[in-house]
Amino acid sequence: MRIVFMGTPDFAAASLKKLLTEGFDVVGVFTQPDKPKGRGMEMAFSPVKDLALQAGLPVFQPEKMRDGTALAILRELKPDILVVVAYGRILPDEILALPAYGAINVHGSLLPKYRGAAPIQWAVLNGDEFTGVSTMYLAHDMDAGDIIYTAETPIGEFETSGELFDRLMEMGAELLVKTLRAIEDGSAPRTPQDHAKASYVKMLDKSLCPIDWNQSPRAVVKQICGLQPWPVATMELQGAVYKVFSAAYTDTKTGKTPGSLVSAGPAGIEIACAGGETLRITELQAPGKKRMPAADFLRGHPLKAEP
RNA sequence: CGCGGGGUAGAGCAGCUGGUAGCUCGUCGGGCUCAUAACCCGGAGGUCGUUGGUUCAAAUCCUUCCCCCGCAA
Repeated sequence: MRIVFMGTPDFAAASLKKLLTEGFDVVGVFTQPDKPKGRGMEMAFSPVKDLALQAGLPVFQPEKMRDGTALAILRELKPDILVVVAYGRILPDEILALPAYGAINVHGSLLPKYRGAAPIQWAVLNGDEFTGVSTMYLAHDMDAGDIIYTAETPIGEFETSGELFDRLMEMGAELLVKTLRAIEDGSAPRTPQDHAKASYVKMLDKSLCPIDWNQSPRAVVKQICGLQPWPVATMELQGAVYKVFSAAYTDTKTGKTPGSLVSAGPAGIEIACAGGETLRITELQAPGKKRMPAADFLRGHPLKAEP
């Protein structure tokens, strides 16, 4: 089965890598055009491009999907199926219709829950107990295609989006392999989504970062974990904005208003939350500094609890 | 050349309008205490990221390179 792979970031590269090691016949790879990135604005290849080049696969980076060039390339490649993983482009219907087996996709949630751009992070942010990955056929509407397989996994109490991302990336790659094998031998199921139960999530942005202490400690922990490794939850403390990387629960009770500094010591910086509960910040980062344990931070920045 | 912050004892910071380095914690030794992440006394530990320069004198001013971090993408 001739496969054309389309993807861009790490999440996609994991799937491509799995396809290659499992011996699938990948005949071409599409990825987003190179862009200047990072400090110094140096040109950087996408993880998928790096991998494809290493494997000696032909790489295509069309600027536009709808001007016909992409379609022409695909006609040339004659794929039997399209595997699209976090490509970052909407594919026109005529491209989806080209391969005999259509186009399939790996999505980082248990569809129809969390359609959209940041399903993994939102599962953490919302404090879900479990999440998973799904494979589906691509349809005209975003993430609305028929489901093929799903796989579940629990979310750890202090698991960050980044950690969960890494796990789901591998799960997704394995589910993709299972899906392709099933499609090849004709045993793949095809279950329409229950659109009434669908939910959509938006991309993360910095407006989500400031911690609202007027919520439960667990909600704050989920905010801290969900926003890692990007864009990272923040808190304001005596005039400066700090990134907050980890926190621990306490059994302290306080009468102070949410957001108040309750105590600061080797164990961390304790802040009042809703309902008289508190949360201890254990790792943070000051502006222009690197992240460090709260105890280290306090050595150079003595804090006194407010009366 | 996208913008900006920073590299000073094991850790975190101050010093940076130039004159041989200071604070908190840790560490080592001693003391006190029923006891303590307690307290008291004393000690060790730094080529001040790297290169070159200005100067009587540089951590402090200028320069080369390396590394870290934030923003922006």
